[in-house]
Parts: sequence; structure tokens; C-alpha cells
Amino acid sequence: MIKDEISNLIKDAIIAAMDDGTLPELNMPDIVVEHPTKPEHGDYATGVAMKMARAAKLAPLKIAEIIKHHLESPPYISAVEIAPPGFVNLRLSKEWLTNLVGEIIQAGETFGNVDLGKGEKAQVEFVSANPTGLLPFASGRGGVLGDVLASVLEAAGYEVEREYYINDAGSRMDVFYKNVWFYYQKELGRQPATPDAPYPTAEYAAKEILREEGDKYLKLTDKEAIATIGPVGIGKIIEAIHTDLDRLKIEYNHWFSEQSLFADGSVDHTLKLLRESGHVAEKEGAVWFVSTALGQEKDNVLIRSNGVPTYFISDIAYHHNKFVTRGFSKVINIWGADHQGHIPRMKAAMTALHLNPDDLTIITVQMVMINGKKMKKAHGNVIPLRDMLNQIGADPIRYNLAARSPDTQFDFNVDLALEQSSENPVFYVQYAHARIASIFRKAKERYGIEETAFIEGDLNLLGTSSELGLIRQLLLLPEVIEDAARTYEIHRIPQYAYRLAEALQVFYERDRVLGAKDQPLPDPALSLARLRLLLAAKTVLARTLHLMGMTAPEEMIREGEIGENGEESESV
RNA sequence: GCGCCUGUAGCUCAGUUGGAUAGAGCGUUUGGUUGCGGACCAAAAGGUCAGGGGUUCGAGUCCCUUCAGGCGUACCA
Repeated sequence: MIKDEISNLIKDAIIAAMDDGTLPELNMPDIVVEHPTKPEHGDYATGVAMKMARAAKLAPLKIAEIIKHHLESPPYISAVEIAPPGFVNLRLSKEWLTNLVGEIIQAGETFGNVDLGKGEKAQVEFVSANPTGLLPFASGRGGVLGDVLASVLEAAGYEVEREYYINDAGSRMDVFYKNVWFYYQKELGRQPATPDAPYPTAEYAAKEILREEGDKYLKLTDKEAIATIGPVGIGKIIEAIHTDLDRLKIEYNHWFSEQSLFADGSVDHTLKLLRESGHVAEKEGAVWFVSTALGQEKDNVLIRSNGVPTYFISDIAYHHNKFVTRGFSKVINIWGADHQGHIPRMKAAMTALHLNPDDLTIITVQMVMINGKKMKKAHGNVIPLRDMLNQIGADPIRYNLAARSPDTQFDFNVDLALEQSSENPVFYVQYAHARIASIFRKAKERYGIEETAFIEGDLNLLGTSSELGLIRQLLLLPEVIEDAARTYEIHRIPQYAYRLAEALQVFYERDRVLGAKDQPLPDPALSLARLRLLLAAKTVLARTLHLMGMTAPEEMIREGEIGENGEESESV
């Protein structure tokens, strides 16, 4: 990556200056290379001279001068400037920038890939909502975050698996099973006793079973029926969750059952390991994880005094399975903020199992409000994800959810998302892609220029400020992917997508690609060069949209319109 | 009480391991197309970066503290 090359260039200059005595021998400081906010400060800048000033006992400007004089001059740098109070500003050469267009087209959608992960096996687990109800809209936030993060990590060289953990064990299951049986009977005209703890979503499952399998369970005794129809009901909910996530364009590699950890003895095995490491104690009739010995505030129950295991013990077994059984060296869990209290004891359990807690990253995502209101079951205003998918498509939901940092509470304004759809950043970004596609269609229709001919465009003809401005945005993709993968801050992707779209629109406005209707091309060679540039821009825009799990449309179609091809918008 | 998150323009939010005059979208005001799709572009207005103290060449960013909001603090998950 060019940024790293520049960083090394600076470093080499400092070393050279130390070697010849113009700079005193010092520890090498971190060399931070950044993009100046103002274009006149060049493409890259470093403030390293100011950092060294105190230790070197020299004025920052003097050090900057020394660095400049010891700097090699590779072909990709066209100018090096010193600016007060001690910045070293570097400018990329026009030739290097324009040549990048060719490289991007050659790389295609692999442009932007970096090798941060070096093939390391990573797992991202997300959503993992209880299968006792339809997914609420809020689950979409963790869903989009996890899915985009997984894509970003793949682009950064990790081998990534997406996983959904199904909480199909535990005390809630019995309650849910009884509810399914209750609603099933009720639907068929019986008047069974109302369950102690109501689970309204069991009604959905009961109706599905009735629709698909009829009344065949009616002849069973209560005990038999609960044992058979209950799990079938859970299956119906899982199917519904699967459908909703599918519509949000999230695809998992693996759906992992909590129940399986009990069935295959993993839970017992994990408890044994914890006992062997001396972190288990019996008191008050229950089995405890003695996490106070590991610096935690309190101990936690693993098996209740009534003999029923807690969620905690199966979760420990689950993580043992992730790291030991399946060998992931990097695991990322996306949890709702209401689970934050579980993080320290989960980390403590890692330590007790002789695993490195730092290999487990838990990202908490704050709540989602709709139109300024909290969604709470108690308020009865939880909006299902599928309702939002029906109202606004997957793409706007994904973009908006991905664009915010998970640390902030997110107020999703439905009216805004609908009414402003034409002014929405989502469409702005997609429109940029569609606009390029439109120009390509015109190039072919009017002038018979096929996409395969773009490669003949002479990149030396490029050089206007908006052309170079667009290329400068293109070259950022690898940096953005690396930053997002390193920090897990995937909201940098939509931000970048917007800036890229903006650079494209500015270019479109200022530099004409084709001629007017019914007119010959005023400068065919220049048109070809610009078409080649647009092909690179289209490639990068598509890549960026795909990282976000969005479609890269060939044309934009307003509601009620028919596309140029008389078909639905084609998506890649 | 303690722990985690948040507080930046009227609203929703960015702000790259501390850098140059704090940015964007929406909203408001104004201007632009005999033209490749106007779902566009250009410009203006709008800020005590919650308050206070500290660290340093330099703080929205790091440390301390106060205030405000959210979440958590179960033999629930």
C-alpha cells in the first residue's frame, strides 16, 4: 500500500540522517502518515519532526528540512514540502495516480484487498436472538454490523466464518413448548388452561404447524404433545428468523445449536475442565464458578440448586468449542448492550480454561429507537424486522444501520427513510454506480464503443483536478479496508462510499465523457481515457457496495417507473 | 452506589494510534443545465466540541472532576 511505502520512505530518511550525524541517535518514533484536510498540503503528511523535536533538541522545522534532504525520490512522489510548524507534506505524481486506473481495472474486485489477516481463521458470531420470537428490528443492527465486519475481515485476508448461536436449550424452552401446545389446541377449538408465562409468538408457530401438518398432534396426551410439538414450534420460529435474515441478505456458514452442547457432552466436559483448574465450588446447593479468584466482583452460578444448568455454563462450553474444538484463533461476538455485564465473566472463564481472553473480542451494540421511541416488550411497541423490510428495502436498512458507530444509540426515523428516499445517501451512492453504467450504455449505443475497448484509453490524457480527485478517492480503498478491519469500525465503509460517490459526481459535472446527442465525439481519445477511468470508479464503487452487502444497480428506478430495459433494476 | 456506552451545527451523525482554519447529510437561503440521467453541482448561514481543571509545541481526541441521558449490576438469557 502506498501509505506504507511513504511511511517507510520517511523512516529511511530519518535513519540516513542519523547515520551521517545530521540528526542525533534517537529511538525511532512512530511514524504517523495521514491525509491532510486541505489539498494544498499534499496527499500525505507527517508530523514526525515535531514529535522528535524535544528529544533531538532541534527546531521542528529544522528536523523537517533534514528529513526532506535525506528523502529518496521515488517516481510516485512529485513534490516534498515543509510547512510550519514542522510538517512534511508529500504529493503523489500525476503519472503514478493515472497509472493506478489501469491497476484497479486489472485487479477488478480484488482491488482493496490487504493482507492483515494472513489467512488466520476468524469467526464472527452475531444476532443469535432467542428462537422464541420473530426478530425485532433492533436485531438488524447487530446483523448488519456482523455481516459487514465479516466481509471486511475477508477483504483484509482473514478466513472468516459467520455463525448464529441458537439458544434452543434452557428454562425458557419448556415455557415456550407449553405455549405452542396451548395455542395449537386453542386454534382447534379446545379451551386449554392459559400457560403461567405467556409467549404470544408461540401462536405464530402453532398456526404454522396447523397449516402444514394439520391436527395430527391433537390425539396426544399433554406430556407427549409438549415434548413433540414444542421443538417443532421452535423450528418454525427458526425458519422465520432464517427467512428474515435472508431478506436482509445475511447468509451464515453455520447455525450452532446450544442444545447440541448438552447432547454431545460438551457441557459436562467443560465443567470437568473448570473443576480441574480449581475454579468451581459448591455452595448453597448450587455449583459456582469462583470468578472472584480471577478478579471478578462476584461468583456466578453454573448449575442451579434445582439441578438445571445456567446459560453461563453452556456459553463457556460454546466458547471452548469455538477455540479448542474448532480452532478459531480470533473470535468476535456481537452482543446487545444489555449483555455487557456478561463480558467480564466470559473473559474470566476464558482464563480459567487456559485460553487467552484477548483472542475473544466482544462488540456491544447500543439500542435502536424508532422515531425517537424506545422499543420495549413492556411497551408493546417492538417492531419486527420483517415489517421494516416490507416498508423499506434491505439496501437502505443496511446502509443506515452500517453507517453509525455501534457505540451510539440509533434513532431510526422511518418517515425520513421513506419520504426523503430521493435525497437519501443510500441512493446517492447507488446512483453514482448507475450513472456510470448509463454512460457506458450511451457509449455503446451512440458511438459503438464496447467496454472491452476502454482498456485502450490513454491514461496520460487524464489530469484535470476532478479526474485526479476521483483517482485520489479510488486509491483510498485499501486504507479504508485495513482501518476498518483493524478497528472493527465498519461505519468507515459507508462514509468512504459517500465520499467516493461525491468525487464521481464532481467529475461528471465538470469533465464531460461523451458528446452531446447526435453529435460526434469532440475528442475520441480523451473520451476513451475517461471511460477507462470510469470503469475503475465503477469497479471500486461496486466493491464498496458489495462490502456493505448492498446491490450495485445498473440503473435507478423510482417507484412506479419502468427501467430503460423495461425490466426491474438489474443487480450484481 | 459501582461498571460499560453516550454528550460535536436546528435535527441525525462523522471526525483516521493527539496535528494545519472542527466536517457531512437532512432542514433553511441563494445561484447554475440548448448537454453523458437534475436522485446533480456551486455558494451562504448555522459551533462555548455538555461544564471545569490538567498533560504539551499542539487537545473534539489523552488524564482528573462535575453535570445530563442510556444500559447493566439475578440460582434470566
